[in-house]
Amino acid sequence: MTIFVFMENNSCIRQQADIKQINRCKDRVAELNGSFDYLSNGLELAGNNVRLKILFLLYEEKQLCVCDLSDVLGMTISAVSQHLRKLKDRKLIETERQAQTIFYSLTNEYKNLLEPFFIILDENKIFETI
Amino acid sequence: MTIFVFMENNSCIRQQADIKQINRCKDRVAELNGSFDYLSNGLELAGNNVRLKILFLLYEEKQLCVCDLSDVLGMTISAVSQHLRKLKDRKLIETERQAQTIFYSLTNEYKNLLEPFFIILDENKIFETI
DNA sequence: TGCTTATTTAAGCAAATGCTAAAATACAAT
DNA sequence: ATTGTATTTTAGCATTTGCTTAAATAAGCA
Repeated sequence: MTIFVFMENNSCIRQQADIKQINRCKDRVAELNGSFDYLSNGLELAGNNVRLKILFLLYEEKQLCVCDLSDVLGMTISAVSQHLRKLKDRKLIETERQAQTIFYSLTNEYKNLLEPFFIILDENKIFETI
Repeated sequence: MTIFVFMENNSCIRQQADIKQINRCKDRVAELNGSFDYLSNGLELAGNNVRLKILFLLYEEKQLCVCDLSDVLGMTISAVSQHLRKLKDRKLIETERQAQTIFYSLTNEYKNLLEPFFIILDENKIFETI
């Protein structure tokens, strides 16, 4: 004889679960849902080895073209171009054409947001602080 | 008759390329290579919608178990557990067993590193500042 | 010793990612 | 107009990711 017929199948209420806490968390997640999507999407973009290098190099050099980055990273222009597109679509970087060459640079917003990470990177402190 | 026999095939030297700049960049990337790997790996972990929520909830609630998170996020325990494992392997979070329940919490290092993002998230300013 | 509770792990699979190679686009210069 | 330079885009493919389902592990309790 089934008793809890309408219990959700993903609901794992352990005996000493803090129901208030769980509901508070649920509310919080619902409230900030859009922000989670937006931020995780941005972090995911920076969370790729190649793209992080691109962002860092643009931070240090102000502007570079696909061609430069291809050379520096030892990757095909096509591969780099596809990474740049993702970063541009998401407005982490922007472009400025100078004759035939298209220069990429960090947008101000992301320069500020990523600066703390780049400072750590620059000081090579990653292995000590994290 | 081939002239530049030993030119690397991924080398795109545009006519007005700044060779000094490119070499400076190459040196920089070589110098910080390990840090790029480490940081991008960390950002990648935080750059997943579900994991970012987990990290944020642990930041706000101090500690939660798989079961709580499963309930809050509306996901199977197994799925959440697999995310927790990735975060733990990379030392973003740590565990403490209390009887049958295993509580997860942020490590101090990552609490500090992620705090700026969580403050932005909390203030729901993502859409204004980024 | 079983039985329940809490959690992890393994196998399998659909979807997403990042690359290569080739074709397409865009501007400049002759 | 045609050629060269700089770059993007497309198609295809191997690898990785994140989930589901089912089996395994671990601790508390009768």
